Amino acid sequence: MESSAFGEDETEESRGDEDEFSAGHEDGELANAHEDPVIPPLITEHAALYAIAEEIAIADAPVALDIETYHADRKSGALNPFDPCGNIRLLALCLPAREPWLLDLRALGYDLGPVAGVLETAEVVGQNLKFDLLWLRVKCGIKIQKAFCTMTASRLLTAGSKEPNDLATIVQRHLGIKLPKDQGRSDWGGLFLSPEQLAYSGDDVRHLHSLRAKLEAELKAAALTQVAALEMELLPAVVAMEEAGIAVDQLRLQSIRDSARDAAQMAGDRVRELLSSPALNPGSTDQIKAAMGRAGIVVANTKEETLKAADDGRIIPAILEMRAAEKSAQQAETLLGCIAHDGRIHGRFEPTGTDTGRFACKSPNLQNIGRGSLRECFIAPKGMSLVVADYSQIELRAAAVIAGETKMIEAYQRGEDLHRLTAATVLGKNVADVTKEERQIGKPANFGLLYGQSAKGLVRYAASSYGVTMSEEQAYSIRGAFFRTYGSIRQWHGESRIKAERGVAEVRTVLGRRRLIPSDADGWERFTALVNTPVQGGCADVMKKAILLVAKRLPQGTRVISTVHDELIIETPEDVASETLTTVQTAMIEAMVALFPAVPVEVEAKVCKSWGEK
DNA sequence: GCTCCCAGCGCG
DNA sequence: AAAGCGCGCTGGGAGC
Repeated sequence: MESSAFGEDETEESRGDEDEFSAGHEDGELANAHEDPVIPPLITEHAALYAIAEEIAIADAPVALDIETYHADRKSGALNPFDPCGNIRLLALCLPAREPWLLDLRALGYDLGPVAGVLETAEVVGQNLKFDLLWLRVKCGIKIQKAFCTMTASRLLTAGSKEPNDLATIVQRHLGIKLPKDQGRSDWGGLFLSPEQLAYSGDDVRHLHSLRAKLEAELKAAALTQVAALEMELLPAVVAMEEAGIAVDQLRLQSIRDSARDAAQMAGDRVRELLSSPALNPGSTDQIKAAMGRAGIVVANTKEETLKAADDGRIIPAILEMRAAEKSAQQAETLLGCIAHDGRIHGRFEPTGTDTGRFACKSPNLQNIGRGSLRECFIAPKGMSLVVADYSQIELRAAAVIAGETKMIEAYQRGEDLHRLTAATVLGKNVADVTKEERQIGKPANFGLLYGQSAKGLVRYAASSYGVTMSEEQAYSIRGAFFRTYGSIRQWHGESRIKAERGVAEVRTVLGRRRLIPSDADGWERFTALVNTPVQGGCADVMKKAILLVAKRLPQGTRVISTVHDELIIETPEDVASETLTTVQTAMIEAMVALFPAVPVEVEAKVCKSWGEK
């Protein structure tokens, strides 16, 4: 099942990926032809800001907002506010039932005087607001506290479907209005802005209030009010997290990259030698497969799992060694390229970037950093410490509640280790007699079987993720024992299968977050969505709630700087680190208790100098 | 030269 | 017929 990894939402790089949308229209044509194109005047004088600020303050109404950015060097590619060459050209503001104001920030500068103040107390409405809020925060120091993001609302309504959520699409979908030609990618750095650009910028904010009203009505009708409130409240906290970024040890990162490159080079040379193909590119799966075939090793593909099964003790270890080193070097290189001028990496977190409600993260993805030495490169700056806190087995606990599996819940209440318990039951032993190695069997059983994994799948998963080898027969017997022991899990799966066969069209988390299941999904896809989403998404609800609680309680100078699904990373002054740890731990526990009160929760937290510290 | 897709793999 | 889920990024390779 393909994910929604296409650029269908409005982002700063691509506001209108759906080019075919406007393809049928002449340039500059307005499809809502009963209105003439309105070209708002450009505000370039500081003196004008007082009247604007006053009007906003008196109106005591939400302010629609949109910015246009440009690169001072006319470079192409993604723009970010941490780049000194990145600039805001235009700030468009609009009160309900009023004409927009277009503020030329190139003329005005970034000190918006009285306007800054009113924006910080007003409620702000916008499309992909996280983007605008981040720029305004970094460039103008404006910290907007109350936000309604139309893209977020739309994503909550369409989660799980393939519906795009860019502004043009949702304005059409909810208001029946066709926006004129997209100017988002035009040059906003020119001396003069074209009438088309000004009209476009005005149009972008003009419809936001009515769009918001429609979206709110739809959220309410779909019983998504609660989750929408959470997501909107979360936005300023995520913006703060992105602005903070995370400090990195650049030299260490470079040395990891260099040694990994050398290792990859050497292993690659060895592969070429062993396969006696001097011209072979060991990075090419096609070439590797062909060369191995010539050497008498025939494989269907070259993924690690397949290669391990065909291990010849010579060539294959070299290939795997090369791949691992390559990955490490490549990840280090990517990270190095993402270090901003402040020496920190500002990843972009997308709270509604997934079908389940989990965060997505990109530029770079900070949620798939190798657990080894790479994490040691993420550090606390001088005088600061990191607090790293993670929920212990949160998905398993949530699943136990969702399935009503009292055996699991009671084990947690007794303070038992569930991987050990599962290992004991599937192996038919006493919990006390389970060895460390045997406990390793419990993990893939718990994490895989919980979501409908087959015996064959378990064999593969146990081998690839936990280095545990088992026969298919063993896997069958483990699977049988698992479902005999955890009868409520079995029942939950059974009910989910029935729902799936009936063609159920949606699934919800504890907070009411909705994932639509496309009508063309087959029974299996429905089933896995049905068992996976409430667990994964419910835990995402918990983490988001926790971030809000933490953000509210942290003292000055302490910031949430990253999150990886069940983990929070906080940067805090050394001298208050232990208090911060307690605050974070308490907030995380509260969040879980609020949504899953039926099961005990455990948060492991430590104060350290690097993310990778043991 | 660019864009697209795939295979593969990192994380939870 | 067979299937754990959820992501983002890279290099290779194909096609324009």
